[in-house]
Amino acid sequence: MEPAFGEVNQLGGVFVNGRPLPNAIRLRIVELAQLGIRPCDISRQLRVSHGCVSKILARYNETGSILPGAIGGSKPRVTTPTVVKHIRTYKQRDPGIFAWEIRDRLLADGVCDKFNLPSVSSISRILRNKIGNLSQQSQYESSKQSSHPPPQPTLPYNHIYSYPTPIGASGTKVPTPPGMHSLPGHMAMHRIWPSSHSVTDILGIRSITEQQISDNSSFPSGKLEEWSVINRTHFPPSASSPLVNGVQDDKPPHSIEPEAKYKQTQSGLPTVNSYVTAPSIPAYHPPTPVSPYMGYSATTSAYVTGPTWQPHSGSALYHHSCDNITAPLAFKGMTAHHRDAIHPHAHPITASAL
DNA sequence: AACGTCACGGTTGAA
DNA sequence: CGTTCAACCGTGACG
Repeated sequence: MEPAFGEVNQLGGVFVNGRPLPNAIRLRIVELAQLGIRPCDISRQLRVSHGCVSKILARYNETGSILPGAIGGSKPRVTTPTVVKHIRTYKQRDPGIFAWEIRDRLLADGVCDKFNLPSVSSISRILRNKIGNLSQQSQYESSKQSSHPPPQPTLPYNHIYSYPTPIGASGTKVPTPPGMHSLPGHMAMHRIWPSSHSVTDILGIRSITEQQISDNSSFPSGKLEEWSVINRTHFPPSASSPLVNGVQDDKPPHSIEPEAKYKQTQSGLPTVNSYVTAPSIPAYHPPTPVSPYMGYSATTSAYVTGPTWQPHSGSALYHHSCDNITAPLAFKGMTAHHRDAIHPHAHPITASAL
């Protein structure tokens, strides 16, 4: 249940079984690959199994996203958007209608057949979750003017994560056909990515940019949430080009949020650090010492300064400080059409300064 | 040696 | 509110 510390793989890397790798690492995998570094070397450098590197790169080439897929949940089986729409309509016309009546009507109207007819409890859930206060609303609606009628079931809390909500989109969790996601360019949902390991990243950064996080120099005793807060405040989206993507349009927010739980030990210095700074770790010696990525040890930005790309500002700043992947990175070029994904410059990962 | 693939044991979250 | 179950995860091993 609670990963807490994670496990160590054969390469010495830390991972949490069942959970995605931190985004910073996913990002680095892609970055390194774009610099021409071989997957096997990336694997060793980042201490991530080659199977995983392979998978992440393959996905990136295919979808343009470095982000993990949506975990958990389930697709609506019977409560498809169409069904929901009809239910809403019934409810609007007759706010006092019972779930079982709705059910009968769905069948009678041919919206559903006996095989995909939602159960009464499903309908109730829809009424509660998706249609919600509709009935109340309808009572007041004349006066209400619906200034901002939450079009969707809005997430309970958090504006913090300003996700473009997924309702419609999430329904279509098609295997992300690359062309499909209507490019989020403007969706601009900057995802704040409160991943714990950002902590270590932050540390790295601090050493470089002197970011002052001192107020927490000693890591929050375990409370990751605090960190997420910190991250949020320290890395306001404003600074970064809001291009983010949220990726997968089809990806509901939950795919993001989980990272927050990624408890990585504060002291254990899990993942990232191990290769970012960590002098303590016996650096893996790449077979080819001459490789461009040698400078890895110092700062993450070291390898970023590749010839091919220009973080538009000091490289030091570039450092993806946390999982706060500011979007451009999350996606590669926009319409990554399957095969042309090959040329490296096609979608240079553009990093936005902090 | 490199890498694609997949079984496995795991987590997650909508239904 | 608790359970189900299908989605995804990364590792590790095989070819």
